[in-house]
Order: sequence, then C-alpha cells, then structure tokens
Amino acid sequence: MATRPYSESLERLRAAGLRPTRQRLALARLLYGRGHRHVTAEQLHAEALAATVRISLATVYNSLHQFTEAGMLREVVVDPARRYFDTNVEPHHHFFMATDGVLQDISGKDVSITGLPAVPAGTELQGIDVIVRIRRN
Amino acid sequence: MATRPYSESLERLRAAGLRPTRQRLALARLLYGRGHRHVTAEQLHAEALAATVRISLATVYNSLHQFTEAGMLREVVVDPARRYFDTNVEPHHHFFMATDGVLQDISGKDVSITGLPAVPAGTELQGIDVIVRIRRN
DNA sequence: AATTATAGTTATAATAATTATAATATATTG
DNA sequence: CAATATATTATAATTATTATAACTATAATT
Ligand SMILES: [Mn+2]
Ligand SMILES: [Mn+2]
Ligand SMILES: [Zn+2]
Ligand SMILES: [Zn+2]
Repeated sequence: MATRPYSESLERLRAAGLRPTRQRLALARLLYGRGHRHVTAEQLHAEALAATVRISLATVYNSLHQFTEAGMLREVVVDPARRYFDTNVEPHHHFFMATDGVLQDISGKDVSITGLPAVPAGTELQGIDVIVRIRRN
Repeated sequence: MATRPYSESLERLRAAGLRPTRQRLALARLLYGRGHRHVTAEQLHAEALAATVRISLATVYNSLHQFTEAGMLREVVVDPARRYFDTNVEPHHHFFMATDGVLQDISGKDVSITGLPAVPAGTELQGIDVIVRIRRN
C-alpha cells in the first residue's frame, strides 16, 4: 500500500484537534513524510520555502509548539543557542555532533541506566535524557 | 586547618594562568567557597552585587567562559533559555527541576549506562550527559 | 619608583533566537 | 452564503548573550 502523505497529514492534524490549514499540512508533510527527523524552526522554515510553501517563520514557531503540545513532537535540549524538535516521541536518546548540529537517535529499548538515585522527595520523574556528545576526528 | 578562601582562590587562578583581579577573586570565592554549585551568569552577578563586589555582567560572562576554558567550570545544557555553569568538573549527571531551574548532582561513579551503540564512524566520544528531569508533585 | 606594556573591566551597542501584537486572511458552522 | 472562530503574517518587542572600544588595573622593565 503506497503512502498517501496528504491524507495521512490531514488525519494526524484532525486527531490532534488542529485545523488542517495549508501551512500546517505542509509542515506535517515535511516532518512526517519519511522517517524520524530533528529540526530547528529556521531549518524547517527554509525547507518549506524551498518546497515553495508560502509560510512565515512565526507560523513555523507556532506550529512546532502546537505539535509539541499535541504530542506530535518533543523538544530535545542539546544546544544552548537553538531549540530542536524531534518527530520521534517514543522514549529514546541521542548522539549530538555539536559542530554540525546534527542529532541522531539511539533506541531507548536497548539502553539501560543503573545506579540512579531515587528522585528527591516531593518530586516526580518527568523523563531521562541521555545525550552522547561526539565530534569529528 | 581552617579554610583560607582568599589564598585558595588566588592559587586557583594562578594555576589556571589567570591574573588574580579583584573581580575574578570575588567570583572564585563565591563559586568555590563551599561545596559544588550550578549558576547562571545573572545569578552569579546578582550574588556578587549582593556581596558588594563591584563587577559588570560582561565581566561575569567573560570570567565564566575563561574559567570553563581553564577547566575550572563546565557548562551544563538543560534549559534552552539559560546557560548553566557547574563547579563540579568530575564526570557526573544531574537532576533538573525545570520549574525552579535548580540542578542537583548525581554522582558519576554509581551510574552505569549499558546498551549504547558505538559512536558513528569518523567521530569520537566527547562526553555523556544524563539529565533526569523532575517536577514538583 | 616611574615608565611602558599587557591584560582586564566596563558601559554600551549589536546580535540572534524566540515571542508578542494586532491587522488580515482562512476555515468552520449554521 | 453569512457569521463566527481560529490561523497567519508582518512587524515590533524581548531576552540572553556577545562584540566593541574606551578606560583602568596589573605586571614587567628600566
Ligand atoms: Mn533564546
Ligand atoms: Mn541566547
Ligand atoms: Zn530523536
Ligand atoms: Zn553538577
């Protein structure tokens, strides 16, 4: 069965309770078209323009936040200067190459972390992020 | 033997090849006076002013970067809006309470991570950061 | 100690990512 | 097709950080 990116994106937005506007549909297609992605607002905006989608940077920011709120994206904090958004919302970890700004997934299934203390009293666990920082050699 | 914060800070700066100026001495005393600390530039600047040290925010930023370069501090990336500096330069991990912006150390000794894939070809490991995100409950 | 050179500090301006505003446009509902 | 609710956009504002360049302090030299 061939993928039908248009209706797929449409359903995704409907399920999230977001109006399927031209701009959101275009972004959803760019984001979920093939495989998982890690993007910044600027990158995604440039991609949309390159694909001749007329969209403002403000709308890209708005959409990234709405998608995140809706559980369609999650944010990954690795660089103090840019915010990355990840289409993979399953628990998993990352390689981060600081020089290129490239993120790469590490499956959460295989990784296990032992020896962590219990969370401080009065707090609850929200999530665990493992960032493996690497560089060219 | 009682601690002698003044000469301790002085030696620390000398060892790092940094001139022991009034400002850097004051920051070193605030940072290494007692126990490990995680600070932002704004926080440290406010502390210095509260301690009646006349110092500009620019110098706090400069000093934090110089201390980091000298291995006296390391940066911890947990919040896309602020840069944290850590006086604990041993390999270790963190609890991060996003609402308060408070970081707390997790000893690196006890924690072990298994199941991580090898680093991608052409790259070398720089470090592994584990951030345990928690929230009040 | 005085002089000169080097390095550090600071007020201020610039930068860059992100967020807010408010006018305009689009989508949904009846 | 209205009427209403929601979304988009150009633009301005915000905020943390960094750059600039004049001034000051420290260190080295005489
Ligand atoms: Mn920012
Ligand atoms: Mn910033
Ligand atoms: Zn990912
Ligand atoms: Zn720490």
